[in-house]
Amino acid sequence: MSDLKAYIRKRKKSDVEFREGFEEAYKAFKIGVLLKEAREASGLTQEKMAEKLHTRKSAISRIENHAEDIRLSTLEKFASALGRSLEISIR
Amino acid sequence: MSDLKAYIRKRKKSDVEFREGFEEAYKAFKIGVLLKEAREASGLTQEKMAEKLHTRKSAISRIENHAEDIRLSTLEKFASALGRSLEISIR
DNA sequence: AACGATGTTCACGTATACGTTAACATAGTT
DNA sequence: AACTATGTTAACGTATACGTGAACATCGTT
Repeated sequence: MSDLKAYIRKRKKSDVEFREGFEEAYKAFKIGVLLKEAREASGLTQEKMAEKLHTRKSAISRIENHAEDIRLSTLEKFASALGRSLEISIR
Repeated sequence: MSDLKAYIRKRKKSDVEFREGFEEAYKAFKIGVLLKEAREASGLTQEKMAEKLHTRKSAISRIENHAEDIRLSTLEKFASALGRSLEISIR
């Protein structure tokens, strides 16, 4: 019986971890898509974008695919390179 | 608003550096103030905020005063600790 | 099939954000 | 004045984002 409780506890814990991990990954996904859409809306390839930011296309790919862990300054540069501006608020 | 005056007074140590770095510094200032106001709106001191984020008050101070170069994940944690959410858009 | 354009992933070195401690500043209180 | 609460700054070690080059995967085109 205590085995069952332990199992349930463990199961719930893993569910929480899964959900938290999922939400974090989803946020990264959202921001990455935001950046990708902004770039494509300007008709730029990752390579052209890389030139504007004085870096390489691999870096652009990484930014768009791991956007949760980029710096705000990087996000700012990305937007500026597209002639656009960031809007950040806390709701 | 006296915060802004103190900030500018501080930045005026060198007018040249002040002008050159103003835009970037001002963005950091804006985000820092955003975070600080969000924290104070929840009635938290930097020390209480530090407890929620499992870190120290000095880290909170640094976040609020050098906010341009923090990671998105850090910004996310800050908002989550206040039970709030980030809104990021590119305009 | 071969090719070019575009995007992804990996590995490695460098730059820098973050965690922590300590010292210091500045209010307000006793 | 001494004390308390709050916030700032500097220094140091660690974690990780970033710059870079190379290899690879998918496309559509010839």
